[in-house]
Amino acid sequence: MQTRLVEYFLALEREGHFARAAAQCHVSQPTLSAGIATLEAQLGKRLIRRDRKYGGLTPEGEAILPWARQLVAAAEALGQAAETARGPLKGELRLGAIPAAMPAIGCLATAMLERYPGLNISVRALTSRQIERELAAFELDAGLTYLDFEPPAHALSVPLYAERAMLVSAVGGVPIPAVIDWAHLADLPLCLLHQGMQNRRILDARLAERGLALRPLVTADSYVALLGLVQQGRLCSIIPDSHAALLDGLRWARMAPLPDMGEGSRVGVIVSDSAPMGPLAQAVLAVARELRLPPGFAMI
Amino acid sequence: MQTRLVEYFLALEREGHFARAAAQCHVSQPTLSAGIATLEAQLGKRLIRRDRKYGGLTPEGEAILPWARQLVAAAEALGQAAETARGPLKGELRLGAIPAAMPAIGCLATAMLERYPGLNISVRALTSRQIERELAAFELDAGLTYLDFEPPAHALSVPLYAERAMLVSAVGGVPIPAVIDWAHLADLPLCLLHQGMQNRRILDARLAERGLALRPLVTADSYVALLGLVQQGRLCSIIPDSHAALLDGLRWARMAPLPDMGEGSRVGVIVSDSAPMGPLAQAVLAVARELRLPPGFAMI
DNA sequence: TTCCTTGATAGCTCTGCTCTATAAGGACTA
DNA sequence: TAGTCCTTATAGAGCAGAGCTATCAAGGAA
Repeated sequence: MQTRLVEYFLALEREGHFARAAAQCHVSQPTLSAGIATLEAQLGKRLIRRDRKYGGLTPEGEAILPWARQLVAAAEALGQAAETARGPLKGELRLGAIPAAMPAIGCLATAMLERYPGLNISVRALTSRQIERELAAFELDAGLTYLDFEPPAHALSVPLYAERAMLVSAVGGVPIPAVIDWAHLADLPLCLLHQGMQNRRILDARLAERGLALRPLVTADSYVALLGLVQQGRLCSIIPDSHAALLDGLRWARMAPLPDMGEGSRVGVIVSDSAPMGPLAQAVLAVARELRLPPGFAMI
Repeated sequence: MQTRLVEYFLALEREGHFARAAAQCHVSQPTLSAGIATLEAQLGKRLIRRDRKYGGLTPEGEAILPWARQLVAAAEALGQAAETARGPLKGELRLGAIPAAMPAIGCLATAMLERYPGLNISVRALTSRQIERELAAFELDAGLTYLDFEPPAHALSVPLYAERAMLVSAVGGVPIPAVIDWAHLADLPLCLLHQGMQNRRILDARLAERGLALRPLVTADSYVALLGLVQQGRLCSIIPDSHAALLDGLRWARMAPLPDMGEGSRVGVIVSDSAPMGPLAQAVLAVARELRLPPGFAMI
């Protein structure tokens, strides 16, 4: 069994296209074609449906997919483990983070770089579900996400901070009451994340517990968009305090913490719990455990 | 990365001898030597200490060992998954069982054979620790062991039956009291398993809770040896009721159940919990869940 | 029809895994 | 000390197969 051929298979599954998959593997298209054919011959089953065009995986292809991923991940980890048995960590660390946790990724990545100078880090913004899926598919080494809402299975975690929601408005714009009451929120002209997004779902769930529902005038898919809206002065918004920390000292913005919403917004690092743990995952967990976040992040 | 080379490495680690490892891999000794050299070159590290003789693994070799095992296991599972995506399960199912559970292995193996006629089954008697270790090293597909005493981590289990201890004696030999009291046991001329063996440890622990200690006249390492001793008439012994069921109808033996020792002697099937689960492990769990043991095994 | 996209095929090169045969370093024995 | 055995490394030949470029075949779109 050649790991290379399995990589071809995985690339083809990702790309759904022979030529593009070949490019991703840095080989020619005929080489990838032949590789897939060889793999199919070795396993004695057709893995890819195709007649003039890529047509998805066969049931057999679907069946071996998780094992193919594990095989390639193990091969990569084997190389990592050999390289780093002694001496510094090297290679690429693939991090995924939910948008709400993006401000904290800076601390984590910086700490990793400081501790392991040989490292390259790649950060991607993902939904919590994507993080879970890619961790399981070994396409991510660690994730930064909520630990308590829909927590992923088969994962080890280290909590980093507790997120609190902040009400933010523009100076001279929508006035923010001195003491914010839950009932107040429904009356404010709000812009929020789209309903499908996890941060919004959490906020809605919290309010639903109190029999309230928000009806934002505008919804968007990023905090930057929300801040842009707030800056105009007609709307206010609710954003995580981690983002608020980024805006510290901003002239045009005013913000105030929402009343405590109780437990359950812990944000932390998670890695896949598949035994044995790779050196990268171990390193991330170790660094996360010692990480001291700057003021602005509520400690746990 | 060639799976073959990693298999050479694992074989060498098992055998501690180049020529024997080569034989186990069905290749010549120089081939295995060259294979190890190639692997070391590819990883850029020396994996095996050697100067004229095999001298164990280097730290780097130790570091990659778990990943090497995972790699080979994934490769094998990939083949399995492809072969059995549809159609019957094939190949070798490697089962391990503690001696006390050996009588039940017959039911499990038979049920597996009935359900999956293409299967070959290999059964080995192991200690509970060996089962745990070999499951983690992917050298065993499933184990039959105690679920409650020192339960292995990273394992999924299906309970099969609850074990009870039986006092056994020869007809005309040591008389067995009609009602067995705990205190009686210490006075009987007993032969038992060695102190290190898990079944014995459990029995001792149970008695220690009641402030009692057994002082057997003879200790042995197998139930067959114990039965041979009991048959002579001078001694009696304590064996699991699962073994007693095997002796059902035996002319020379008499047996009586010990007073209930409470919970905690559940015996069941365990498989490694590493995601994703192999088709063999899935099949064993499924069969174990539906398995109906014959009378003589206490249901749970 | 003609063109374009997409995957398969042909023919070649070249790496590298495999074998047999043999060398070389230690350990043990006479 | 010389001989013998055991163990691993080396050398050279053979061959499988993974890679490339160039080209073909089958659909779909203009």
